[in-house]
Amino acid sequence: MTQEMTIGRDMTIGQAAKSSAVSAKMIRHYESIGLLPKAQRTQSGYRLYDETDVHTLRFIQRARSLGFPLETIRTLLALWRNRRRSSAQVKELSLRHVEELERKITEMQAMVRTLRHLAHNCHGDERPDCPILDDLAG
Amino acid sequence: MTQEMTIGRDMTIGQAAKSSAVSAKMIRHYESIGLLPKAQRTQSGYRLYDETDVHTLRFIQRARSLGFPLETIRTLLALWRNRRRSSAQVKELSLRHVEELERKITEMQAMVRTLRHLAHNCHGDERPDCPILDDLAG
DNA sequence: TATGGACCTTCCCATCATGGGAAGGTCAAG
DNA sequence: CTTGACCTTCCCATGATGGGAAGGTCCATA
Repeated sequence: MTQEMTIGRDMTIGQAAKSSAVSAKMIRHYESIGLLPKAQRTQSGYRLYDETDVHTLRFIQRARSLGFPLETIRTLLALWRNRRRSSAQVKELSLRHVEELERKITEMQAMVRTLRHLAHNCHGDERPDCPILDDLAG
Repeated sequence: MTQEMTIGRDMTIGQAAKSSAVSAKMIRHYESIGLLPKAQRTQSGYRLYDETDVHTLRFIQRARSLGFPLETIRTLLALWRNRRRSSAQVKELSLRHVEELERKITEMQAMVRTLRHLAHNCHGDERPDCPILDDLAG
């Protein structure tokens, strides 16, 4: 590559993707929705990333792995960068997310309970009689 | 058998929606993807539904409320209509769905555990120090 | 120096289930 | 005949992600 691309720790999107465990596709997407600042470009148009960018990408990756939606991550990133943030705000966001997760968990557990119960009463043989279908049919 | 069984009380899509708890929008969608047969039409083009259609809609609604994806519901409907089905097939589908639900539940529970732990160690006051952000930042 | 392959670019489309809304037609009651 | 509630089709949006096409760039090697 040209010199400008080997100066310092700049790397291409593919290298940033490997370093952050965020796909190149997603990195471009995050930039397009303003979650990431617009990347530097080489003269030929290739995006360039430095260690700071990769740090941000890892932050996003970790937040995603905890289930935070991108809009919440946008706020978390702003708080992260804001030295005058209050930890109360971060905690508040996190606990609201936990509540949402628990709501979904409870919902799915109810489904599992019902289905396990129905399946338990289903012979599961070659005959057509089936309490599961009976339930669905009302 | 009798004519009376096929000359039922036809209703418009709005009435079928109310009777089945499936929105008119979704009824049209289900028809468009072939989950429902094409509805009868009045001369002016209005869709018409009878009790059999509503029964099918309620089946779909109930299956959705148990989290089954539409493609699985397509299969469930075929089994429901097939008098020579084996209950084993229905049970199999159901238990595979249960496994998928439990996989997601487990995943979300891990998120909750991590987040609760981090939040527990976060003061949640006006100061900026925050273990949650520290974790996200790696 | 030419070529090939690995990388990059943008753009469009698909997923999954659902809803919003526009533009326009139909129907029944007043 | 008007009005309002209902219906039609069509397009777009959600949220996070991926696939893939068409075409440009970079660099090592023959």
